[in-house]
Amino acid sequence: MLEIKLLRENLELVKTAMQNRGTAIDWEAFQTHDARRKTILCELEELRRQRNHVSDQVARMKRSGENADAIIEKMRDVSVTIKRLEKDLGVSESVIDEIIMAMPNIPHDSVPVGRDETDNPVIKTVGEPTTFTYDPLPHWTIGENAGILDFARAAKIAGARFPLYLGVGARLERALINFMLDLHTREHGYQEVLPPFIVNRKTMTGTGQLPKFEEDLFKLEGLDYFLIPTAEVPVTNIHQAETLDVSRLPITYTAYTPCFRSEAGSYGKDTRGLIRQHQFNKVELVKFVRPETSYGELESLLDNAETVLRRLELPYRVISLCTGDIGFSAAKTYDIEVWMPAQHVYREISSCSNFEDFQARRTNIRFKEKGKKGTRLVHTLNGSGLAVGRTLAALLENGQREDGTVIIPHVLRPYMGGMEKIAP
RNA sequence: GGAGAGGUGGCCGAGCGGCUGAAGGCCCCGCUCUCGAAAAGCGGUAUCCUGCCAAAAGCGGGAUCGUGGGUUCGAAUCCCACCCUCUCCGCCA
Repeated sequence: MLEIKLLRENLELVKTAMQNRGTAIDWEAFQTHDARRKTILCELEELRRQRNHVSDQVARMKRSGENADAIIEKMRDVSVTIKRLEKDLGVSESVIDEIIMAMPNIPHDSVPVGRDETDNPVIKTVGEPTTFTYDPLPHWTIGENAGILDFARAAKIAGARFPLYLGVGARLERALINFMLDLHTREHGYQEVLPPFIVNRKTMTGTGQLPKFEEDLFKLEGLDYFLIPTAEVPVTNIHQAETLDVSRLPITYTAYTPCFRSEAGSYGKDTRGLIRQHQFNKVELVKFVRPETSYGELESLLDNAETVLRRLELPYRVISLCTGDIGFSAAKTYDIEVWMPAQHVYREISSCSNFEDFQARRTNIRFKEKGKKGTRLVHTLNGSGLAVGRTLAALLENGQREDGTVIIPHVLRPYMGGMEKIAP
């Protein structure tokens, strides 16, 4: 969430940012209730001051054995008024709160202004799109031919948009997870964590999935629990309501989790294959950093994610999301897109974002510097490192050969018991 | 699921209706002592909002003792609900 001071002191800046994002806000309601809040609060604090003062007096009189009935009687009215004002204040505050909680982050100055994904500039392209002497097969055909993916049986078990990996396929998925975790922990210095896959409402609100995007989530019937759509949610909330010592920063975590998404509103999109599933695996990177360093940390986070693709020898490109396409909580986002030969397109395989203090304010994560007064909010970042199902899909499509075999990248072979290729 | 105990500041821990934002201790930070360090002594040390102020400092006001309600002139303290932790019993991967 945004700092309310920013809205009061720099409303035009925020309005422009919301416009660039294409988000409509009820500014009138905000201003009405903010003004009302202030009026009530002034009055309320004055009455509370009186009450505190008189209470003190009563205490002193009682101690010295005097009769305080007269002033106690007088305070009765004040007390009633205080209760009434507190109620009124609560109403205005919850209206303000509702508006602010539904308000997205302000994009960083370096974020290109644009309407939708067609306006996202390409930052760089790494590697050349894989070329074939024949029409490359889609990964679902390769996977089904090789007997390592079975979407029909997955549909019997759960329904559409669920994966079933078999044999070498299951092992390859696990190999990818292990390879990514090993890379990030051993070479990039992240600490591995394995968090809960179900979280409560407060946690889901902290990272920004709630209150606005409840329909995108799987909710447990009758309980206030949700399946996580990404490890970002539980991992960022590890330090919920904590004040960290500055010497601990940056804190960097990597986590493997399954991710669950309802994919509401994506009917008919990417219906085949591993691209858009209700359940998929992901290795996530999360950072808690000092504000001064967060944009540098975003670049290194991006590089950490890119390293996975480079080691796997997959061609990819990096784009910068424009103001109209950037996520709710993010101030800046890079997407990494991997080359998918069968569809002849680059597909998102990682999303790396700096949230600045947006999530830190919601989750109340601060840090304290020695010798300095007060605390400051940390900046949080996260990125996929990478989406595992999509990575496997990319490996199948890019590594396929005309005879139906798929070459396993060198870095994965130790994780596959030395296996060099998948044969149908 | 049944029975009990408990949630207080960075940490430990006292308080159980009024002079308590909270004793005492630890940690940490200054200073004294020392060639330096340790020890000892002295002092300081929560957060958020807000008013005065250009700002900082400073001074003033409000809030915060798991969360939310209630009782009361007044609540860390009493009552209710919820959340969490711990112990014992049962069940269970």
